[in-house]
Amino acid sequence: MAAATRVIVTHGLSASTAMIAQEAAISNGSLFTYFKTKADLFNQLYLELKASMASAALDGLPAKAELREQFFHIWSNWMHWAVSNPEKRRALAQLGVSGEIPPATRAAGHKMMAKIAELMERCRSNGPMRDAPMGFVSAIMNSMAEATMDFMVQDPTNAKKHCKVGFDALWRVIA
Amino acid sequence: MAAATRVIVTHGLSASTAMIAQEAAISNGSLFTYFKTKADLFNQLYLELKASMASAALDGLPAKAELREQFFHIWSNWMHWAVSNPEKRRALAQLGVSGEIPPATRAAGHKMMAKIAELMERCRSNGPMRDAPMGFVSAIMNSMAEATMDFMVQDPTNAKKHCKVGFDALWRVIA
Amino acid sequence: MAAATRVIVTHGLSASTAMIAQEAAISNGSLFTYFKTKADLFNQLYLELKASMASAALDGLPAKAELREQFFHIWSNWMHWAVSNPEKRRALAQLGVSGEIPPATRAAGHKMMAKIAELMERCRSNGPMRDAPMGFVSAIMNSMAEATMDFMVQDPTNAKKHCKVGFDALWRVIA
Amino acid sequence: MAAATRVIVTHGLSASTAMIAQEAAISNGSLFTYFKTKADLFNQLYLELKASMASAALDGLPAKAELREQFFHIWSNWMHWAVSNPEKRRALAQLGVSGEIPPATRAAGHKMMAKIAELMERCRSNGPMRDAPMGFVSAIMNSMAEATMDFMVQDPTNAKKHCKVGFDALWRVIA
DNA sequence: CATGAATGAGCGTTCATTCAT
DNA sequence: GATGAATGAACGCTCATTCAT
Repeated sequence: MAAATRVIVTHGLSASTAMIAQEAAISNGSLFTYFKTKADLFNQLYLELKASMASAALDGLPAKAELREQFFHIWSNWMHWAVSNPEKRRALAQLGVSGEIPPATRAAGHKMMAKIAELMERCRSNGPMRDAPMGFVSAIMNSMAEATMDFMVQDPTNAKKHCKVGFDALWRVIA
Repeated sequence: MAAATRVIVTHGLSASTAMIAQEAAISNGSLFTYFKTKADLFNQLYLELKASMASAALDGLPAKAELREQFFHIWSNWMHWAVSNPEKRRALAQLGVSGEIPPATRAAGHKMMAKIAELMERCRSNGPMRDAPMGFVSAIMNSMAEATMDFMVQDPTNAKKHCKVGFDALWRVIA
Repeated sequence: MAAATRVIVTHGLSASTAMIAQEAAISNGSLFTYFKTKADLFNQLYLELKASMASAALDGLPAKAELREQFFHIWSNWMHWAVSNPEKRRALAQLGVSGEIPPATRAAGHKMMAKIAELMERCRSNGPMRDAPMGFVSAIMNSMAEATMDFMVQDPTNAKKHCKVGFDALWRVIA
Repeated sequence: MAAATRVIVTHGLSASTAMIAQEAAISNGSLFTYFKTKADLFNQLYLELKASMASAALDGLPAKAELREQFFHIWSNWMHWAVSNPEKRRALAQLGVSGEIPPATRAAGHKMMAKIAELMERCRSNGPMRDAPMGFVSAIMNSMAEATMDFMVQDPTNAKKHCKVGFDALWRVIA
């Protein structure tokens, strides 16, 4: 899966199974010992990456702190994961926008983010978007996160600043 | 190109040139009279769609109105274009996230949005993101636009409301 | 199709499409210009061979002669076709016993033999097998034909004799 | 081998060794402890099935009865075996028509039928086919047997009748 | 002897692109 | 310029067979 991650980053989702196998230093056929199909590999990888991201985001959550602080903790973890795992992040992004991941897998992926989504729900419950559909807010949060990550990666010197700017923008949107 | 748009929407970017040719009611070979390669077709299509979007957004811009009003006018046009041209929008989205469009083409695409970007720049010049890199703000605007479009398409009855909610959120972010 | 016939004879139905293409002196890919799938090629070939066989068998049928004479005429033509076209015959036999030919195609093949089957029906209508199911008699006729062909091919000097012996045996069975 | 029989019936000769191993509840690799190659398995299975068939056919042969009666006894046993062991019969048929069984194995298989062949020889020694090559008559007998079996299986209610009809037809051919 | 992961050649099929007509 | 048959490399995937454990 690490090999697949690397190959997806460099060659996109059209990377051949042969390339992935080579990167993993196994034979073409062996890949199919571990994953029934290429789609299966992508699905499992998607879930693994999503899980990695979610678990990183929730790490050390100060359960008793204020909402804003909790949310910033998650946001900060999230951004940090993205910056520390640029390949995972890019592979996950590619998988996410592709048509390769079926709704069932997406749903399973979202479940991993449930805790985060729930926190976001609470944050916006009194804010200006309290009546917008949850998916709407979620999409905006994700895309602001993506944008923030991009700029933290592009300009690592000011990463911390970008992280804060992104969060503040998000907070203005929802809370 | 209209044929390509339709085919991309239904079959993704992996649609074969043969399918596109058929949809366009021309022969396999003729497609390559107009476009040197498949990538070339995609590039030209990307630019055409981007141009269509940009020109729609700028249509009837009230040059003398207040900034916020001008910006909302553009936003509103933009959302309207997306809702009225769902195929163009989806094809453009697919092209945008794929790795098929090289930076040069992307840059050319951005140029078409220059007027809009410029307006956005003016809007944020006194706002909380006045110091953030332009690309950062741009990315956030784009992703909020995408999210807003999605919800307008999904729930057309409240399209106008979603349009406004999206804009207000964006305004909170930048201005 | 001639190439496929030859390759099937020498390598069986597991012959690769690449081999068939090579034998036909076309490229791997071109084969799929003419036949959508390997199975399609086999189906079309089956029908062509069956048609060739049926038309050969019915050639010059003396419509006004006695039943036995008409039937022998067909039988004789049939055997002659098999001996003159050993490859077609063997390919057809292989296709016939394989699971590759679906019932629909088989039915279409049988239709081509309808005239022959009808004549056989009339021959047996007063004979000892008049009450046996038609398929039963058909199967026996076919297998006796196969056996006769084999021996005509193996011992061509006495081909004519074997042809007659086979026919007489069949006549004893049904009439 | 019983597993192989079952798998061949349901999946044809292209069944994978993995499937056969699974059906036999052994590991992939163990199969090759018992059989050097897949072809070897098929050869041994062919012989085993042929032996089963031959021994069933000869069971309880009334050595002192009239020729016709002896022959009918064998025929009857043979048909009964086929009806009682449809899987064995179908697997044997598949192996027989495939190109997988080399002449040497076929010869060994025929040897098991020697006793039956010998009896048939005696039956036809004064009949109309007394001068035909032995193989010719053999082939006809086999194919009539196959046809008879098919109809006994398809229409089990009249199995006994079909058995007799088939035998009478064969007797008319050879004796 | 039993295991099952690993192998890699081979399969049927697709498709962007070419080019003779 | 338009055509569409031809191309052949590349793909995802299978499977008989091997071999370290």
